[in-house]
Amino acid sequence: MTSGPPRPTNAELEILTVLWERGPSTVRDVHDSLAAVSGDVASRGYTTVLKLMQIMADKGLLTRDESGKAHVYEALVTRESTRTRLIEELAEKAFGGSTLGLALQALSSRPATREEIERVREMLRDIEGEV
Amino acid sequence: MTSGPPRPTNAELEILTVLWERGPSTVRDVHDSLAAVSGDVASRGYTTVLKLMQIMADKGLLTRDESGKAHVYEALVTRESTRTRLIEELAEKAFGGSTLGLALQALSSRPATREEIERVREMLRDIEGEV
DNA sequence: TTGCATCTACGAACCGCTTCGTATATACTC
DNA sequence: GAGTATATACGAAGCGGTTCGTAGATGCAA
Repeated sequence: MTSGPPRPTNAELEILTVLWERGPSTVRDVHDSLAAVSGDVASRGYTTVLKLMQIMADKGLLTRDESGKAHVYEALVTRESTRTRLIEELAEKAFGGSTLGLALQALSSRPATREEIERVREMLRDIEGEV
Repeated sequence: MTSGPPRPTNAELEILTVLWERGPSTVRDVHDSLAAVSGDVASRGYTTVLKLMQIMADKGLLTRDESGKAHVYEALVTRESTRTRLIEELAEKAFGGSTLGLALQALSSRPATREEIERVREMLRDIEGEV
């Protein structure tokens, strides 16, 4: 019955991305980072970010250190596990559960450079070693 | 500014999947297919499916033939284009826009068989020919 | 024609996600 | 202490997606 941490929503994913890159941060830090990256246009209000992060803490996506005046939040889920989760979800919804099918489509649906193709080959060799 | 057809929501994607597999269908057909696949548990009501398909027609995801009593709906978007669109959206949200990164993660986040790996290699050769 | 089955149409409610206004606490400075 | 800046907390509203109740149209059979 291992339900695990809930799947992050879009806004939550943006916040997680900031925390993954910055490490433990205050709401102010996250808010400013989001505003910077979106070029100030359509950026969220401070209390919006605060509320989202509080909800995320309730959900188990973040922890927070309340020792200082400004609470410091940290991601409880890793980037890898979240990416895997999202991929599996999309595979389930649109590829009949096949992550391989998803990977093939992702590879074929875009122009690729020789260098990128070589990277995929390397990855295949790594995977092959584990089979 | 090519906005194209809107991204399908979850419920819409389920309906599209039925239409992709069955071809042009009535609301009754789609509803029954959905009920069958979900084993009757948690299946949608008839009017719910109807409303969804009406909305989808308004959005440009479906067309409908109103000549008979029961309207016949058909998907206006292809499975391929929809899959590509969803992949690009996920890549944008969670992989910094890199569909290659998404593909690599999809490949590495699951056990793969030698046969599957070989399929990916073939795909890479095809892609390489186009570069 | 009457009654029944099946269809479309429409509006409202609900729910989760998101946003914001506002109240309140706390620290710092003059 | 008064004033200012910045923090958390909370409630409510907005919105899109989804669901359903119900009304009204249409076809068919007795």
